Amino acid sequence: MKNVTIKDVAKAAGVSYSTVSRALSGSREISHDTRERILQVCKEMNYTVNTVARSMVMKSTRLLGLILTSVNNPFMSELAYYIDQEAHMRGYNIILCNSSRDMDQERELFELMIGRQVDGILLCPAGPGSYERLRPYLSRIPTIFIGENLREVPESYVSVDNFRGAQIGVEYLYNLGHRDILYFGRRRNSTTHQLRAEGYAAACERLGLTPMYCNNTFSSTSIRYGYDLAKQLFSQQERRFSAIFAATDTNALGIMQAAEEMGLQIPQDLSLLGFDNIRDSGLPRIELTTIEQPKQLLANVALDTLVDKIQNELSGYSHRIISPALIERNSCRKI
Amino acid sequence: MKNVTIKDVAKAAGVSYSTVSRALSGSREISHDTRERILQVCKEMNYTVNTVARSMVMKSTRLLGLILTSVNNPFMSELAYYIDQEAHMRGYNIILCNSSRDMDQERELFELMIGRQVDGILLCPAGPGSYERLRPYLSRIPTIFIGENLREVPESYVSVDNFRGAQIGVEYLYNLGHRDILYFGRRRNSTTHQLRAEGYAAACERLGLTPMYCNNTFSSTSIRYGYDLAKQLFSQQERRFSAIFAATDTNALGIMQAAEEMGLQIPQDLSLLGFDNIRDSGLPRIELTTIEQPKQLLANVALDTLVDKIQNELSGYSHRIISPALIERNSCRKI
DNA sequence: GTGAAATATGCAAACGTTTTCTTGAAAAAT
DNA sequence: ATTTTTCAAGAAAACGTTTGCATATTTCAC
Repeated sequence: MKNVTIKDVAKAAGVSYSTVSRALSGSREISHDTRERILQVCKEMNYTVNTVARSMVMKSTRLLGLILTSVNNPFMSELAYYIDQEAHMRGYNIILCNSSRDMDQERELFELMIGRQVDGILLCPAGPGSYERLRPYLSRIPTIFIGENLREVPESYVSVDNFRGAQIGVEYLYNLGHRDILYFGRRRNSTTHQLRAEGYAAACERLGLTPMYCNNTFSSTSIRYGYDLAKQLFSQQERRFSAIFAATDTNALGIMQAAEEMGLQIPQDLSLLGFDNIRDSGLPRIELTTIEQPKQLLANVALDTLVDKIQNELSGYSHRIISPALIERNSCRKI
Repeated sequence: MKNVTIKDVAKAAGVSYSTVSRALSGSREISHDTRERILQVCKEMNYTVNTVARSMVMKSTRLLGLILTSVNNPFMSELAYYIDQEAHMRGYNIILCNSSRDMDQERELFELMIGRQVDGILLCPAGPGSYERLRPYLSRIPTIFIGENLREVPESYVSVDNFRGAQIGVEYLYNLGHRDILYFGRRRNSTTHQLRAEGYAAACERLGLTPMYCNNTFSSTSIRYGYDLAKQLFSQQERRFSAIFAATDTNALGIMQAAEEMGLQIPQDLSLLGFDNIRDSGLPRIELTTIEQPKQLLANVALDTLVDKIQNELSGYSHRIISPALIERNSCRKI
């Protein structure tokens, strides 16, 4: 399994190994004939350049660390796909890892990535405290936060406009005739959640609606969280809302299940609006109307920003906010 | 952003840099005092060992290449999650890439990974021809094929028992009273598909059923494929089957959508059985009964096998076949 | 108190590249 | 025919580690 090196090629071609390097790098200071000959020998010997040796001297691995909370999550896996694609187009590869929303784990992964000499890090933060916890590392490695709005923090991030997205959602329901809209989901979990809740509140204010929340003391996350909370909600006396605005599609999926079990029909008995537009939402029989986070664009902008930061050794930061759009399907009805 | 090296630490601690290396590696041939002192200095200076330099001399990167057809696919993303987890537990990291079922792309990625000096490759092959196309590389890098049964091929793979899984499925439907079971899906697409079709045929034979297939000339894949084909199927005259056994859950999802549109109720009017148990299948309102591919186990076995191959420089191969299980939900009914 | 054994540390090679500097030869200009 | 210029190719340093070998110091037995 011993790999053939540049020296083996040099010997076979009867030149010095620096000449081989030049032949491969496309340098101009080499004669046409020798280049052709060397390239021929390389092919015959199945030579592949050793990227780690190159990285040593070039001081660049062309590797990017991608730290997610979990690829096993429809939003993140789709994002990961586009990120890989965008990275590949720019000549980078991705080292993937999962923090499982554990901040200690996240910090460890950061150290690991720095040790691996990645050129930059793409981070979907584990929680609202991530920025503070990671601050010591941020000066050591170009980093971009994805999906999370850091507000006034002096670090680069790209995020959808969560505030605006929530507004759009409320306005949509309002125009459908809904006046009693329940906001369903965490409110302090992350800046993302905070902003969505704030957007909801602002829109209610503007439209003269009274905001309604449901207590959110549950700690389990996502679909299960939605299911448990909704189950409890639906078993209370009479309902005072005609629509639910779920903070995430995964929550909405849980709500759907609870509704199903309680004999509530969506959208006939209850309108349901999500946020994220994960793949599952487009499924037959689900057809959740939702606010889209444009994942491909998110990935594109993230890579542009990060690569720019790497190549120009920028110490500044940029905040990129992408506008969300409503995807109308079949979970909300006019009343 | 200049990183501090072992030499900087050595200087600060007043020792040679080999001593620092020994202090960090936990070698015994160093005095307790100097080790403590050096460790202290390392901490103060935020020293992190440069993994790529280490890789050079150790001739091991502790990186594994994971080549998927696409992370943006519920089965693969779940698999990727467990693979990362298992790899992490063994001190490896994952370089992720997507072949998009393109064999040229797949071959390129293989070369790329070899250049990056990964210690091994985990491959979800792009197609049935992958093995042949990649053969030249397989002697150069420890590789394990995942999810695909290579039959008599002398390369390591881990796969679920697709043949047996299909049998289990047919038997289940049979016991529910079904006698006219349509097999829905590709049959020559990959060994996986071939084996499922064969298992179906074998079970029919044993139970005295006549196998039924639907023509599969469509080329689009997965959910769309299922939808298109099912739509055509349902618009034909009368139906001669009471149940459909879909080759994959994604196909089944497409079938569901078509059924919905044509006013066919599942399971009342038609029983539907899937294969894979992707996350979506467990969703409320979907509740697809299906044959499970145990992803976590697949990942575990894949890493055991690969790491073993790497560490013991095994040139042999091992075929690991995992038994599938039926996950009963709500898409099949007794008749 | 001497020699041997054990222990702690330093030196230098090696890993496979890229790139600067140097050299030698050929081509061009005088 | 000589000098200058251009060009191709080699030599060697550098990247940041690990580790075998050499060396210096301590510990121990006699």
